[in-house]
Amino acid sequence: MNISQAAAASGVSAKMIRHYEAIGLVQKPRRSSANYRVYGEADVHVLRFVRAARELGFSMGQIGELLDLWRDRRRPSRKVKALVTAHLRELERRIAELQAMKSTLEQLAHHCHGDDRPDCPILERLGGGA
Amino acid sequence: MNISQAAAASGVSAKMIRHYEAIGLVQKPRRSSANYRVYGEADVHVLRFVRAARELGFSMGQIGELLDLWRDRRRPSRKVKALVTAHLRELERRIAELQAMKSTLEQLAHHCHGDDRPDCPILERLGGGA
DNA sequence: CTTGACCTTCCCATGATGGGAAGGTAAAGA
DNA sequence: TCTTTACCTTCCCATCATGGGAAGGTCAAG
Repeated sequence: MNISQAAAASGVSAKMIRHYEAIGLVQKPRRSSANYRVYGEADVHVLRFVRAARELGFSMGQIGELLDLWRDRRRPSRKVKALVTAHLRELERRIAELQAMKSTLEQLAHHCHGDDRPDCPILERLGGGA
Repeated sequence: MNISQAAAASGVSAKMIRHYEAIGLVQKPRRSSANYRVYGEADVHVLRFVRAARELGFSMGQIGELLDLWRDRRRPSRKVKALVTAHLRELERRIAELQAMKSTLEQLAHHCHGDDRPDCPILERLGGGA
């Protein structure tokens, strides 16, 4: 498989496949005589793993750890769970942060007329009004 | 006021004050004879506005628009509200995205033993098991 | 006059992703 | 066989908001 075929098969763009290789997340594939990257099913499997992990919001560093655990058939599932739990805490933190912004903005927007008049509690608040 | 004093007074780092100036978000302040930036209360007020908007998650582009509206005493509050509403939609989108990740991970983590055994639904799922 | 704490500009890094240029190669049609 | 098209390679740049740090100038206090 060429890189674009591996991209199509894995759902990871060719650009990102090269990038993952550059940062050492995935192994360097062997090269054809013309220096083309050559991929097999196993490589595509790894790429799909990476994509699935990205979709769940894991960072590249965490994905590296997950890949190591995945490849290690003797891993204790405790390690996997710990990693996932840490990520969950982070997700909760970010959700709470966004929720706080949302609540504040909803309050302010609720009290803004939204018509031709210039007065608006949103600007007043941003301008130090609270 | 020097830049570090303006930074302390506004809560925006000196580094970011220079950056905001470079991207045209805030006006260039006048310079002292030694080429030092000199700030007044009005500048600090603007910087505080920017900081407050950042804390509510607005992008720099949106903050530029908000600043324009803030400075325009004839603005229709409709424009402010529209901008805020658009940002709220974006916040909701991001929250939903993170919530989806969180739910999935919670499900998976719930079914992972988290002990010395190697089998783990999290890795199975990432590895294409679903 | 020295020292320490400022200031200036400039470059680099983050994290994940994409755009695009310049140059080489493979496969299909004429 | 030649040409075209579609792909490959590496390399640089951009995003967005933020910070680190170097090299060199300036100010205030001891």
